[in-house]
Amino acid sequence: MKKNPANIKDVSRHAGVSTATVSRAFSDPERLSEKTLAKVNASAKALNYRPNFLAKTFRSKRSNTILVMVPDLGNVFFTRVLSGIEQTTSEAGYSLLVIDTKDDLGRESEGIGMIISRRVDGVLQLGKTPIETLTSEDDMDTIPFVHAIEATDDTDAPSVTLDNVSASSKITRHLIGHGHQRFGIIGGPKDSQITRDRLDGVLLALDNKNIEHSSSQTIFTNFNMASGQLACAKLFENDPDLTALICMSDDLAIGAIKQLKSIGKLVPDDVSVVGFDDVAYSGFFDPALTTVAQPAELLGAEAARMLLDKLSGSSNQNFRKVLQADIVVRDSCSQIN
Amino acid sequence: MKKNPANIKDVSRHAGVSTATVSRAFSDPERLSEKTLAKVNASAKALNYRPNFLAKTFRSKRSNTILVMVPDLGNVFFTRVLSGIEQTTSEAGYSLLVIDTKDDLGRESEGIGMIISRRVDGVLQLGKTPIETLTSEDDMDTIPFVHAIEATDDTDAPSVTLDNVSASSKITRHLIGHGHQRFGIIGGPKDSQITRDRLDGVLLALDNKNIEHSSSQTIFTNFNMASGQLACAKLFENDPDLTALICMSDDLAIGAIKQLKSIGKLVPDDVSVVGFDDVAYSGFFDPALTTVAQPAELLGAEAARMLLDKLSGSSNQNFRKVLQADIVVRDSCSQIN
DNA sequence: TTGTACGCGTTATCAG
DNA sequence: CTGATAACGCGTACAA
Repeated sequence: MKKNPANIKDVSRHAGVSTATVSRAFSDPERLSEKTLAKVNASAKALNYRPNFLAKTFRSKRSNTILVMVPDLGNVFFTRVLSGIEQTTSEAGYSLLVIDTKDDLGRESEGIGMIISRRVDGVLQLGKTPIETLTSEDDMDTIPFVHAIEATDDTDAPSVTLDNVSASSKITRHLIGHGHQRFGIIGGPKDSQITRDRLDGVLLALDNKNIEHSSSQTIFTNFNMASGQLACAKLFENDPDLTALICMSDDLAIGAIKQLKSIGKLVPDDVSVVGFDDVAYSGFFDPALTTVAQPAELLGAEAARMLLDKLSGSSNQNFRKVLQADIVVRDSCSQIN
Repeated sequence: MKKNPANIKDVSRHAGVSTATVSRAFSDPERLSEKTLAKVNASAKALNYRPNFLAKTFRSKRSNTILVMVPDLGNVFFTRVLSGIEQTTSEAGYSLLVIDTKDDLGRESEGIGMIISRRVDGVLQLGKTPIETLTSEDDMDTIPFVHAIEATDDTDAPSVTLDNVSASSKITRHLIGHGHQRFGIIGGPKDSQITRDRLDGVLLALDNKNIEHSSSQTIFTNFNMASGQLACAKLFENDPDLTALICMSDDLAIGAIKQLKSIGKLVPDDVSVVGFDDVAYSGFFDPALTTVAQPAELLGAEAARMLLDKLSGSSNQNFRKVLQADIVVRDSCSQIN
């Protein structure tokens, strides 16, 4: 025997005013006399009234909800970004609808379906698929969309990304500064914009110092530890004399170091290793990892902010925001003799 | 100049049928003649019609949405659980509203507010606060609620938890089997049910073999690496002759090992260390960590399944489901001489 | 400052 | 099998 939550009419009756007045008491309190406002509030409290969000949303065609498409909820980096998003959107009164796309087009399309069926106010894409490929309709440019993390260069959507090129140049120069001349590279998937950018950055720094690098000294794989271990093995088969290893994620680096240890190489004495991300574990790993600190939460927050701005109409420019990353120097690199 | 999405009336006009028929075409296709069904579908496609979820939800008072309260979106374990939840709920056609409570009562209460304002169909609590303390109203037992991970023993809510007592007994016995007699314990927060249960498990196993343990050999702290490091330092100040360390999370263990290394102790030769969670990094850590594998995704999936069952009315029992955990043996423990 | 009355898009009820 | 119509709870002209 559960009774329904009180609705606006119940309150209006209880307070002896019209429903319109009750409505205004919540949406535009200023416009009521103090007296009636107090009356309404009292009644509302007495009846434990909470405006029916569903009805409001239905009426106003705005759900105050943002859809976040996350490629992998099991991946720390993405959830750090998600955390940043949650913080800024919740402050602005928006709720988060979260789907785990697994980078699967089918699931992403379902997500896009929600835009219209659930009247989601905006979309934050953390995966790589550009919105253009997800929706053929012309309403594409009508739905506020921000691409975070991995926007491809040729998408029109506003985006927030890391300056991967300069970050990887920077850490490469760090290694060069230690005297290294013979580099191995373990990259992410070849078709990932992130991988491409980071590779560009490394190559740029290398070229700049006329350091040679052959394509057999680079391996593309997936962003996880097991892959890093495997890739490292291959790399040292190809060229046993590598002295520096640039890994495009900390996970990759951690896997690689495991492999190095298993073939008797000392890190950093025999080979220096760097990563990307500054995962929480990096500092506690042995050796502590020198890496690029990705401002994941900030990235999420910025993306959310950008979307919020679009929603409030204060900016309808399609910005691309590029965040800089710092390198954090720990113990996985040493001077070459 | 954007036109509104087509609505049910547009379709009904286009197809030359009533709105009711269009509605049925989507909700109960069986009951239409093949011919009309085809006609409606054609019109729907032509107009790119998608039922307005908001209206449906409003009309039916059910949002097909589940609220998940996560204590910390930045914590891998919780997001693994979240991932498990997402998988099973999305299959069932539910969406996820996610809030990051930071274990803060204020934010949790806001969440509870959504139950009524957003007509959320059910709530999954991953944090420790029991629903009872969040809502004083009598509608408490009317809203489907499942407590995951850290249900306190005295809550009435249905819950899914790990059998922390037996898991920690098991790993303690593993250590005892290696001949250890002198144990240090690094626990989580003292007021956490998880900590209590795991402590009970350890003590149980110890008592069983008449192994002595003093309270100065236990330290309570927070579940992170830095705390583990600190706690380990204190523990060895109290008793330098500890040969085994039981840490109630892998993070704690990783921090502790860092400390051990820094004071010149070898792991596992001088002291054996075990953790809890089986974080992805555990296997790649040096030494690879012997630990209790928490079935995080499964835990999420089970909790979601339980909630779904309540929602569909197929079970209104308040079950408490307890999952067993396996220990995974790696290289951080050794036989004592 | 406040009230009246209509409509948002859908589903359920009741006829036909 | 299908159609007409009344809700659902709220915001918002428009009027008073």
